[in-house]
Amino acid sequence: MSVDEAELERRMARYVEVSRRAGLKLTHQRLEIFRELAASVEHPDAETVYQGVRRRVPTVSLDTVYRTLWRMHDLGLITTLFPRQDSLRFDANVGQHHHFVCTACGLARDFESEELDSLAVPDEASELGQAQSAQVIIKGLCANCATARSANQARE
Amino acid sequence: MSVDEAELERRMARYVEVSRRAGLKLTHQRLEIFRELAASVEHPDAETVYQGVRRRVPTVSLDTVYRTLWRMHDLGLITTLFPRQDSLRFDANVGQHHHFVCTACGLARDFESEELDSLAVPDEASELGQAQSAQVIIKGLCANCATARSANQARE
DNA sequence: ATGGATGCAAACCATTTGCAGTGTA
DNA sequence: TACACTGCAAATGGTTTGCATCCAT
Repeated sequence: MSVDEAELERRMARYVEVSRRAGLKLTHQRLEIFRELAASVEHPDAETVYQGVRRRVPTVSLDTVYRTLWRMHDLGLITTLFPRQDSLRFDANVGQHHHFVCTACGLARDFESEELDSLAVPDEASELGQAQSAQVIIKGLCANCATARSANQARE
Repeated sequence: MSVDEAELERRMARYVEVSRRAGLKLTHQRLEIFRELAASVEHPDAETVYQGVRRRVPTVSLDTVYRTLWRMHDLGLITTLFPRQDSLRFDANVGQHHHFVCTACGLARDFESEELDSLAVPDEASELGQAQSAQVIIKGLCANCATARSANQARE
């Protein structure tokens, strides 16, 4: 299963455009690393991307894959499957609830919402398997980080 | 910020009950590890739980914290903040979309839904910070794993 | 030509595991 | 008392980093 041709082309064009604008070099490796990820719907990890690219560029190294993926991430060209975590985090709340996650400091807080609890599973999702639970993740800036950021901008 | 007293008692009682029923020993360490997590709304990682418990049980070790947390997880007493991942996974789809994640094999697939895209952020969440994006994660068994599991059960 | 990018190897760090001693049931 | 549980220390494995070399601009 893979991304359709037109979408892949769109992603590649955007990659080239954004990289150029940021003054980054368009190396063979970067192109292939991006293409490998952009053509996949599997949400691969770095190792999987590495193995795929290696077939076409036998000398790439895993650390270049990591460095490249993070650089693309900083450019807003790709994201991570879930908000980034340095370590596994646990949750003693096993009831139905949702999360707000701060993209700056990693703060995560529960919130409850009957409206969100009762969301219907879309057909597109039920085709993929048997749904057991649904939760909403809202990414944003927590109150603290938002305050800190605007204080910083005021200073500049 | 912490969990209110009544809820904490409820969680502790459930822990004792479920542990007993599963034939697990109720050690001092386990009680304190569970209490530490159950009293928090911060979704701490193992290290943070460890540091908290250490104040009351100076001899606990970090590996006991890990082992205990996973055992509680297996009993359904706690969950992880996001679906478990052995490694970081990347996503070249930066448009608005949602995820279906298989709890058995880790398969993750995008799906789209205009209805979910247009969800309103509940007040409870907007109080926590400035929302930037919302995505729904549906956990369940993917088609493959569901088939495999029912085949297994038929055999038993 | 030249500064950013790469590959290699070593470092890092969160998490897991083997084992001998300990404490709960 | 017996067996599960714990603490220690060592192993593991994903991810990052320092450095010398290389190549896109």
